[in-house]
Amino acid sequence: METTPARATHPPGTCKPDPSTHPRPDGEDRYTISEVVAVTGLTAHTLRWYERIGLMSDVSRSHTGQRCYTNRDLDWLALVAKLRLTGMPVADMVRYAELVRLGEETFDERRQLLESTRRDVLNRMAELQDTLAVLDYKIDIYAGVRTAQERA
Amino acid sequence: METTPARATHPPGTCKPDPSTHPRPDGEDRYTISEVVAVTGLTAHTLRWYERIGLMSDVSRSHTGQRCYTNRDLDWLALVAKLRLTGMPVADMVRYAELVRLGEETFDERRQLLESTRRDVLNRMAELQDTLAVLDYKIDIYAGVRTAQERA
DNA sequence: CGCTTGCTTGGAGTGCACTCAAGGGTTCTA
DNA sequence: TAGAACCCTTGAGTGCACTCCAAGCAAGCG
Repeated sequence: METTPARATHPPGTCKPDPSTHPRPDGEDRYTISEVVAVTGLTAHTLRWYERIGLMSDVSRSHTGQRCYTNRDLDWLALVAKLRLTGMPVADMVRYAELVRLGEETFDERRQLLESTRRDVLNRMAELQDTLAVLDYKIDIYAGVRTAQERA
Repeated sequence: METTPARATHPPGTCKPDPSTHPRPDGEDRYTISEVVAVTGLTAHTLRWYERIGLMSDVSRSHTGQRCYTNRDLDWLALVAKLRLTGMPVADMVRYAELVRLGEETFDERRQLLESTRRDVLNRMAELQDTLAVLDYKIDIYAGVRTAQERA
């Protein structure tokens, strides 16, 4: 299986010269796709797909054509993961990635995008708070029924 | 369009004898599908689909075969809406609906299901809180850049 | 040398949650 | 009596976010 979070072996010269112990030892380190899988929990399929759709730009390659992810890439993936769980559509994240590629000109648009996402997050949290109240109400009812049954 | 939240006219004898002003006037009231659309924001398609997959059970019909939703149905749909925004899969909600149909025997299982959902909600809220921190961090950076530009 | 492991590609397939189309029925209004 | 406004059904289609497949290359090992 490709999704196995394996300890990848590192043939010298392919991608990673330093077989470090922890993810992200820092410096100018490079990761194979399987290491990124292990760190992020994404599948290799998904990582390649992210690249194809423009959500990961410019992943560098080893001399044999294999992907070499950097710490910057991992940072980006971490941000993407956060944005994902706000429910932001992938297309919007691609747009954001595009803005990043376009450079400083787009700082304002990026900030607006993040602020709108921030509002979404707050809304969603409020909705969840509401839902929590409903759940607690229902759970209380069921718990009450059970204790009533136990008393009987 | 079918999704229009229209003031439906009520042919006498079809479904609803009392053309009330507000949604859910209470009592033993009956709603046409288009009224339920107006109240819930779901489409008629979705309502029929919910029924087909077993998420809405036993929606009664008028003598012409048209669906008559009751206040109980609206309550159920409100709960479903809440559960939906916890991210609970439809299949799980169908399971819950099934448990409700099975009667009192299933109180315990229902409570467990709701408690597990409650845990999911708390997790999700924590994740969102995390994400909010990241967003604020990034927004601050962009805001900082802008004010720096303004000073220049 | 052949085998295994891990990586590459483009394109096709999957699962979920709807969403719509086609064809038809009933009832009210003009 | 015609048309509008509703409603019904089955079955197919859509969009999103992956997910997988088949074929093939490169490196290391016995």
